[in-house]
Amino acid sequence: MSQVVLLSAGKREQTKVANRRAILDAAREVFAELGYESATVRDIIRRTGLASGTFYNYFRSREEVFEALADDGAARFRPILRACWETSSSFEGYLRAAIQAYFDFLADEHVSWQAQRPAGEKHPYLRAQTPEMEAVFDEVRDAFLQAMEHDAAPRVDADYLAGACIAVAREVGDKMLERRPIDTAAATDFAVKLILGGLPALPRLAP
Amino acid sequence: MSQVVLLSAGKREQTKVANRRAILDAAREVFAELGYESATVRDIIRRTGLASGTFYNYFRSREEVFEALADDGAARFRPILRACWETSSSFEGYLRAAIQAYFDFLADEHVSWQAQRPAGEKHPYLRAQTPEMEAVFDEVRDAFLQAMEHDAAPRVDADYLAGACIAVAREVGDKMLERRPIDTAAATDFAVKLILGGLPALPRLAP
Amino acid sequence: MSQVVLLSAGKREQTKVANRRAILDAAREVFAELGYESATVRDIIRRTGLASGTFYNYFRSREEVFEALADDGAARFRPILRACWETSSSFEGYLRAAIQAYFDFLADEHVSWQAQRPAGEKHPYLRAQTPEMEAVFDEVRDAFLQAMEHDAAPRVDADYLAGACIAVAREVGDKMLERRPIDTAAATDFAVKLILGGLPALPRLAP
Amino acid sequence: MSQVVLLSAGKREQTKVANRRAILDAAREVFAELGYESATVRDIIRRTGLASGTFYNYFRSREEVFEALADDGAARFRPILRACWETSSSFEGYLRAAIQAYFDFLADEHVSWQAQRPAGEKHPYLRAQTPEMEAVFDEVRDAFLQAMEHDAAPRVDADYLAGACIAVAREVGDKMLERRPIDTAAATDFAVKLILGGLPALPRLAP
DNA sequence: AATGAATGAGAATTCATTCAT
DNA sequence: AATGAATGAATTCTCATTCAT
Repeated sequence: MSQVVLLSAGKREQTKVANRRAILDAAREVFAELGYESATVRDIIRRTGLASGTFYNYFRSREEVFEALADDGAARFRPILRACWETSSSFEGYLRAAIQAYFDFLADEHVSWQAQRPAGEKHPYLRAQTPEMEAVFDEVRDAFLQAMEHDAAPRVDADYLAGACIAVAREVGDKMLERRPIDTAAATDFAVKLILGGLPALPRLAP
Repeated sequence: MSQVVLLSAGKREQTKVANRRAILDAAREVFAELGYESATVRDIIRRTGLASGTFYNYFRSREEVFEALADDGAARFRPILRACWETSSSFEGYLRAAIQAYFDFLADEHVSWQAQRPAGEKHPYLRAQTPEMEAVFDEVRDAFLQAMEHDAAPRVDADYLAGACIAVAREVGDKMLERRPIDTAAATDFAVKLILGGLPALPRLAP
Repeated sequence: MSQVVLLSAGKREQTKVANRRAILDAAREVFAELGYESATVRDIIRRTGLASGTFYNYFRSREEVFEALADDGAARFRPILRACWETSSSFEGYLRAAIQAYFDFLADEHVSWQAQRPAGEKHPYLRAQTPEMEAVFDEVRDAFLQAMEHDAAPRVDADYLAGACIAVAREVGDKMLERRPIDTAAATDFAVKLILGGLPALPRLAP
Repeated sequence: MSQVVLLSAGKREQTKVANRRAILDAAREVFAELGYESATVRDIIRRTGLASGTFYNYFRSREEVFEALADDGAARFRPILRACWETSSSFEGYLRAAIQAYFDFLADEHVSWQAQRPAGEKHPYLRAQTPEMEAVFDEVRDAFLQAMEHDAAPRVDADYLAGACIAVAREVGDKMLERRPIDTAAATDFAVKLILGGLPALPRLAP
């Protein structure tokens, strides 16, 4: 008897982790396919094969699963970004490493998201902006702003610059993903050269 | 006097135009506040003060207002953009004029958004993607690609560059709108210098 | 001036009658095509080419037009039925004449209602029962019951018999209309022989 | 005891069956009272006391309940009809048994209708066309046509005769239900005698 | 009278969430 | 924990009718 109990406890533990993972994975897919607002809890759990009620054993609400998705992405990207910082001797080096890391991350994550947005477009074109991507953006921005604070980068309008870098990375990254083969090196080169080239020309802030 | 009578439409006609306008305006605001996906027809019509059924006298669906809004925005911005083109003698001049015009346009249209944002940001991950932006982005990109074809700009990866410029304009524009006072000149200066500064550094395409 | 007024008064009078007629005709068609409950006022006035508001200059409500339709049919059928009565010397003769008249009426009225109920059946099969037909049925029943009261017909359960005759006439009439060529004589022969043949066998009521 | 446990479904399963039954019953009543076309899903679900959404756990639409109702009625009447066929040695016997069975069935199913009819008859022209009637009519017609094929009945216009019998049964059945007490024997006697009496008089088809 | 846009009650349907099993 | 039916608020959309022009 006790053996059975012990075994099922172990199994349960496994199931719990696996179910959580399954829900997050399904959510990522569904969100990418249908967009954030259109994706329903039913869409997600249907894909997992679990019962609808089970969803609420793992997440308190529809919002929470998306936040968890973001946390998940950010948590995985943060150490990568930190390594970039620690191995770089200059802002330029850091920027290049960070953007390269971001593009690699994108390529890894999204390579499985093919065939998104099928023909019968019910929604007008909206670039899919996943919670994970947003979280990663936030990481990049924070690192970026910190660099400015530490005088590792020229004193320009930090907010505008961070926004612009993120925007360039996002757009070039998106376009990169649409090409075959996916060439993260070329995309990195483009983005980095644009930003680093423009950086010296930017209006300086008063010290 | 009689000329006025002849030119002016009847009261009914006036109301129709005004109602259409009111719905479009309300839709713009609602899309900006809630994002396209969570905005409902109810949200839009409630803001106009019209009856719910009236919406359907003008548009068949939420999608249709969205498209009308895009058309509307594009229709109003296109002549501005064309004027930029015609009065500019260089690519730099055009780029500056176009970005300035875009930021002015944004400022005019969206100056009232900020106050309307609901406090408890319930839709954390979807940046409002307004129809005007889409339409205007398309205009900018097309003009931009044309410039490249006519050797008015260096031969670089046109797709990446167009995407990057658009992204920079969007992000800097968004941030500009969040500041008080709204300073379109400074935003223009920043965006233009970043892009023009980076342009020469970009990897050239083989001729 | 006065001439104009007189002329337009005349025209208006004409229009009034013609519009009323047009609405009734459209209602008959629409009702036959879509069924009583599904037919909307919009469907009717759309077919007339008149404005929706105009409908209410002629009928106070959706119900009223159907009642008018019934009155219209009944009013046209009543004199026919009376003539049958006056020219018949026996109940059998009357029955035959009445049923023949009813089938002729049906054939005349419905010959223009072809191609009803197109393929995309949204509604389950329900035999179309127009107000006009119902009114005519009522006329037949009344005449029938009166005959019984006047001892022109055997004393059987009058209500059952009237119902049965009407039902037979309706069903056989419906089927008759589905055949080509429409043979009212054969249908009459069938219905009359069935009823008259069965009549003597029916249980008599106590006197 | 354990057998009962094994045979009986879980409580959930029981509720499901009961709810389905409740919706079907409510639909039958509502269709009878308002007619198929004016009956709304709301009307049906309101009568069950269930939540509006629950309807859609069982049926996709009003049409689907209608069909389920027809299936339900037919499923319950078919064995009765078959028994009539198997125990009858003649066409007359079968006809009488079938009509009696139909009237009994009607009486059982619809005995409670009368009281529920709303006072202000708002839908004057559409006789309630219940799904059971449709299904049962189909059964009767098929059996009837078969009898003709096997020379158990005179060779007359089968389509007209089937229609007429069905119509007589429907009308007499309806009237029977309106009387108190409900006398299925008298109604059967009337209908059967009318049909059997009329049958020999009908025009024969060429062999 | 004719017009046709506005109205708003009400219908169908969806879906996040709860809860008994 | 897992299940999945029940719930009911929220949404889209229709349509009879009104009324200013």
